Amino acid sequence: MNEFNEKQVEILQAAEKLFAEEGFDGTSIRNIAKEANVNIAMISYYFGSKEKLLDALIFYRTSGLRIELENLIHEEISPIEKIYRITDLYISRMKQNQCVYRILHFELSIKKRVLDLKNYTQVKKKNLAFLQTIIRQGHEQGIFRKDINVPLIPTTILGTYFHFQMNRPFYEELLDLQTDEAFDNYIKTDLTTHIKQIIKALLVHEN
Amino acid sequence: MNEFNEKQVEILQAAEKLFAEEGFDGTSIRNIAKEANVNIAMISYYFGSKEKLLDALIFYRTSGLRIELENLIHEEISPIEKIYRITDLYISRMKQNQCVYRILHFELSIKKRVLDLKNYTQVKKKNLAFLQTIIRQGHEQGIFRKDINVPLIPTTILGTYFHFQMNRPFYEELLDLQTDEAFDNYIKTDLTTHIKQIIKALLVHEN
DNA sequence: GTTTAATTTAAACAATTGTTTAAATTTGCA
DNA sequence: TGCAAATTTAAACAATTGTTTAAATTAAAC
Repeated sequence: MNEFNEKQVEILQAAEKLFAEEGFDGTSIRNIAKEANVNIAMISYYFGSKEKLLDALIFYRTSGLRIELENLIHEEISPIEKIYRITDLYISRMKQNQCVYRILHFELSIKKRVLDLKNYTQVKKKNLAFLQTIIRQGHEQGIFRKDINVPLIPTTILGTYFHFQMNRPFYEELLDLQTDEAFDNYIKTDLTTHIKQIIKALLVHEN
Repeated sequence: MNEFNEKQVEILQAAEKLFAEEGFDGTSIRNIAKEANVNIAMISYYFGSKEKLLDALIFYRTSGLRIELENLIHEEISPIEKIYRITDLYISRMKQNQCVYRILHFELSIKKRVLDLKNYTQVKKKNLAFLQTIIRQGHEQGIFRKDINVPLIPTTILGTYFHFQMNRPFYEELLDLQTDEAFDNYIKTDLTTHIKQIIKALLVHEN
């Protein structure tokens, strides 16, 4: 269940686009088939059902993050630099895969949907363990605070980023970010600075 | 279009529950009618359509926040205390109306839905202006930093809170918060502390 | 008590939903 | 080339969707 052929990938990409734009329930398999230029029956043929297509999509898009994290572990930079790198990694990945994360964000909170999230949950847990390791390094070097609530750090990073993306129309008007370029640039500069400032304040001693 | 009669309120409450649980597209008007113990035709009769029912629900639930904010303006407490009070106000209101905010959060980001959000947007803008006033007070008293990105402060407060709520199943397991009571208590204590710590760090001088 | 308006009902509407079927076509392999 | 497997197709399936209709019931006004 690892690799997908060309046709399957086309279907996955079409589904990703439409699920993100219209929601899972708001998207029909006829729309997906049209977008991917395949017959409706191909979706059942390759994925079994619409729900299993969603599971496959989540697997397809969230499997990559783990590898990027592994690479970061072995780099020889200071703990605070590593944290900053994780922040950048988070933000760039969320941006790159914003469709599937938007879908995840919503479908996770829907009671009636039972998603296959083993992979996604595992990535999140590995990431927390990784964070814990870095923070311990910071403790040993005496530069990090002792009273750090580790699980809430990704909560704030992702939450701030998501909330900004989710309320895009509001911030577009408020901050005069009408073009895609201006909006993305604000994320890369102001929003990223804001988040890093928070992370530093939560981790490092005040004086 | 201000007041709703008993039957209308029953329909709104049923819709709120189901929209939050199953999503807007995942909920049928037959389910809403069943939940509210009314005939299906009553929804069109009172609200015109399913979409207009959603508009009415958002209006019904978001109109109250403005008044609570007005009250806070005239209290005689320090700027940082006011900010803390706003944080508490945000969190308690999000908790109290978590259904409609969950709906909003999702429907806002759906392209095909065109919601009537004038009221909601106005509340958010008033709130930002209010925040700006308080921060100016803090500047005059010399206790606040000069380089504060005001619009991103509510982003972080709401984003952190939302992300925690949205990923409830994950945090339930991770932090051993299986009961409603334990989960709510964690929000009231640890999560609120976490957010206030962030806000303080963003506003107040480091030394 | 009669009449008018507001509410509530069951039934029907056409359109769309996800999935399956069985036949047609293409592909890969001997 | 011939055969078997994989792919693709159009058609049909029953179920559900949001909305409307026109009749029935209730409430209010005179």
